[in-house]
Amino acid sequence: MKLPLHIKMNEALFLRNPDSSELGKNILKHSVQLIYHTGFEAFTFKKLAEEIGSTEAGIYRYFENKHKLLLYLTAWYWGWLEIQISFHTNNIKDPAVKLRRVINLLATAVEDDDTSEVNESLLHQIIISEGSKAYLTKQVGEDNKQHFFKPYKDLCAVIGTIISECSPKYKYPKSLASTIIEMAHFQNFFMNHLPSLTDFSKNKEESEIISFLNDLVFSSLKKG
Amino acid sequence: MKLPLHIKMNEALFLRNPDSSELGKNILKHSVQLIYHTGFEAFTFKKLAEEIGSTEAGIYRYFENKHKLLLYLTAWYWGWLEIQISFHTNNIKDPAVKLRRVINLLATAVEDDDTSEVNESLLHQIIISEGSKAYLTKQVGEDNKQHFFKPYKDLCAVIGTIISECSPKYKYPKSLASTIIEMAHFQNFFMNHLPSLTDFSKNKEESEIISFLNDLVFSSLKKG
DNA sequence: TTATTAATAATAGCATTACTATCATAAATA
DNA sequence: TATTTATGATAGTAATGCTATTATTAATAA
Repeated sequence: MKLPLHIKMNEALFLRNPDSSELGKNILKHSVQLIYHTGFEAFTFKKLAEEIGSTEAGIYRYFENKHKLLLYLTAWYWGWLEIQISFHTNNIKDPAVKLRRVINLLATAVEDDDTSEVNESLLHQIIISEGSKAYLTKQVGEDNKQHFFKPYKDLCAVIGTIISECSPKYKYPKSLASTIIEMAHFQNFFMNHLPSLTDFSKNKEESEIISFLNDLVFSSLKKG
Repeated sequence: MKLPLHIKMNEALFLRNPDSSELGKNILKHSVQLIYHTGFEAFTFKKLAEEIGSTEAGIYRYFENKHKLLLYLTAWYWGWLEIQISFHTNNIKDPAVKLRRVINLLATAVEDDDTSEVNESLLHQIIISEGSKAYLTKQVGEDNKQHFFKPYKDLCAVIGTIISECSPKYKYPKSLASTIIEMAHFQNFFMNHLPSLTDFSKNKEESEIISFLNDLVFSSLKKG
């Protein structure tokens, strides 16, 4: 399923728009692959340039540093995910059904549609392993002032709204929303790397994470 | 309240035991302060050495690199927290009361008791901002093989057991345990830096996080 | 006591990282 | 045709992440 896909990015995230040139698109494409393979700590612009067949200085014309690039990729992902969600819940009336659908989208490994230069399924893995490093820094405040986390907040607001539709009296819609977003990823990471922190040990099925999250969310909402 | 405090550390975390010398203790003490102030990314052994009045090479005799030092500090914290928990829930019969106590300890800023060279309240802040970077790496697998995450897993197991005592039929005790541990920290971070991801915006009170976590946990357990 | 070991400080050095700057060339546009 | 614009090629610099060597001092053993 393809969507008319163009995510409007915050211009302060880049020096030159990576969407506007071949080199820029290559930077996006190969950075996803390289971060996926090496991890964000070992990822450098030099290695990326070698991968692309360009130069370090070339990459720096697009992104100030690798942190900005990570912010770009995560912002792109949250924007993309919000579109997915609005598409997949568009015609649904029942907010509880909507919410289940959202949990599914959050916790399911995306298949890659080829509508952009970004490999969404690799990017999903990057979000799981590296996503929180985008905000767990000393510069959160400044980055936030520049609205770099807006797509994440918007997504959280959308999910919070659905939660409130399900259960208007529930007191923590936004915290519950950020909890299921984070836990969709962390439980996945734990399942694959530190399985004793979860109850999904053997089979490594995303469906179990989904069941856990559904149980968590709908017991919270049933009472209120 | 002081506890007979000596946390047994995994010997593979260090080259020389930092607990065995003045320099070692200084490394622990000042690394907590410096990581707290500069953030883990900008933290270097050079800066730490300057802070202590020792040399870079001197630090390297104790810790292979800053990642190992972070692993040491996080492991120490989880070990310390498990002791706090076992002390504060020791005489309690009712597992639900126990669980509330645990949530309080997880989400409450610790006051520093001076039983060790580590400032626990700063360390608590470090765990909030930097803790997940200890495992969100490409080397999780190897680090896990060397049992560097054992204190975290043990804590999670303890909490999981209390959850199961509350509600023997509940299917996800360990995932719920890791969820409340992570969310005690993430919701705190969000509250302070990205408040729109939470429902605690204005007052910045830990008590609200505690209420949220209690609600989350006990609605999940009520049903089963 | 002296001899020996162990821990540290002082210093140097090296490969990599994280950039910035300059210049030449090719492609796109005016 | 002239000129702007993007890229490639190359250099260079300060900081980081280490390792190695030597001298000095403190603790311990003979």
